[in-house]
Amino acid sequence: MSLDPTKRDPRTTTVKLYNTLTKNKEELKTLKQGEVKMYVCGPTVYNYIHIGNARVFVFFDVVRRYLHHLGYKVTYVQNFTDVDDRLINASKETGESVPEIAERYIHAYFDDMDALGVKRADVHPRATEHIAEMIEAVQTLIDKGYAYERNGDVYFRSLRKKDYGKLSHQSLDELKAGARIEVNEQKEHPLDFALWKAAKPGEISWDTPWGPGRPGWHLECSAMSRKYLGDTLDIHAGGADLCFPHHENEIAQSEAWTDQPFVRYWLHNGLINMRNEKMSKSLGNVKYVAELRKEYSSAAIRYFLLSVHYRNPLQFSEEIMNQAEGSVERIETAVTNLRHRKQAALEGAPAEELIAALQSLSDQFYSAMNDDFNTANAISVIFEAVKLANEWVAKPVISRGSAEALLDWFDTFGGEVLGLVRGNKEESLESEIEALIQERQQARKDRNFARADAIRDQLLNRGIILEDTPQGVRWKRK
RNA sequence: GGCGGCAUAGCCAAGUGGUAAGGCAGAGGUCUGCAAAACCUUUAUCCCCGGUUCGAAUCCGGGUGCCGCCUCCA
Repeated sequence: MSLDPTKRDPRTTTVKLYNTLTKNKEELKTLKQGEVKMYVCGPTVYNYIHIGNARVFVFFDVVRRYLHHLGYKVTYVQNFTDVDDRLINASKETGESVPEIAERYIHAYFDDMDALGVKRADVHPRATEHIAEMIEAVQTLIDKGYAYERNGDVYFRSLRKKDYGKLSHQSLDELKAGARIEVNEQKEHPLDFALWKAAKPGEISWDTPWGPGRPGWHLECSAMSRKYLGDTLDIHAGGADLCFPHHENEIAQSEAWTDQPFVRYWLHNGLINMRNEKMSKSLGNVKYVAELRKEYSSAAIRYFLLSVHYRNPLQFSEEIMNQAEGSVERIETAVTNLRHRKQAALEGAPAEELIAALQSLSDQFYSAMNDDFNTANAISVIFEAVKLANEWVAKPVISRGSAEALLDWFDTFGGEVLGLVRGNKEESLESEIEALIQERQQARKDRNFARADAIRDQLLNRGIILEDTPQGVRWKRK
């Protein structure tokens, strides 16, 4: 049997994903066959990123990994918003320059994301490095009659874009009715939004035909996604709270600018609640990743974020985090035990019975992921594999090929795709500890259990857990 | 006021027509010198009422509760 359970032919794999634009689960059909152009709204770097931000980055990291696993050539772009009101306010408060603040939190972002196993995007463009592109966009929109200038501000004329509201599924009339009192009297209409903002004295700014200023928030995504991915993207994603107005505005300005459809599939993840309440800075219940990393393992944080379907709200609590820690431990233990068991395995090919079982699990895993990236179900398949692995680990005799087939399965689906299983790492023990383990083995042979237990306790205090198995002693770090 | 989502065991959570995945916690058992790990067994009729159907957690209507967006927000 030459069947490899960890491979699937992308040509026969249909990925379905929920598109906010059409409110339907649709088959993924990319603009160019075999390629995916994907843009995810990145952080505004005026602070550390919180667990809600992390949900976006971790989940779409999995989407990206999965599509790559299927054989797509994925081009993944994620921006840094490194100039906006909040950065300017922070600068005024601390006296630091906007670029200094941005630089620090970009660094912190990578630190947190590396810890959570989020891969780097192919491009991480920064707003301030694409001012020219944005000025060009604004000028084109003015020329086309989609934008107007007022005292150095430039606004997008929303009513002129007849399908404005198509993403959030509100008609212009509904939006007009729901619009709150708009204080900005410069706008022709409350639904108009700023493409460009005039600089106040002392603020960071760039020169433009309509005076010194800085980009409005929505514009950067349109400009940078076009530069790196073209007029039409396959996937554009972000938190559900960005649907309106941010993404709605992006569509309006991009399509008015290029006359091309902006995005084929819009994906939005649900938000995180703290004690049934929205997590927000004004409520003072924000959990930062940097903070969480001190309390919980990175694997548990990642597991937590993937344990619920991405479009559902996610509840945060200490109890849930502790449960995640326990769940992750079960997976890690199984893989660790498997690696230990492999050492005592006999040379030989994988058992056909095992390959068939793994193939079935692979099928289930693909079904889960193909169905709108159902990571909750995919994880349940991981646990089925854990159970299978534990059964094989307990067998008196297994072949090396069988152990390797199981390990490959975990590396692929648990590691490569979900990023929950860490790769093989060669760990070694200090010779002193090695000697104690040997001494304990001898003591056990001599049935000197008092001494054996004393050594086990001693090592436990040093963070080494010993477990006796038919294949010899197995150790792991606490 | 407009738009939308959710309600499944102690906790978390899949499941969109055929008699409830998975995880955490708990209980009992097996294995072990003991322990750990593991394995086995065990814990729900799906917010309430009504309807459609041979059959509904799943569809329709009503009710109750919770949440989000409409304003910076992942």
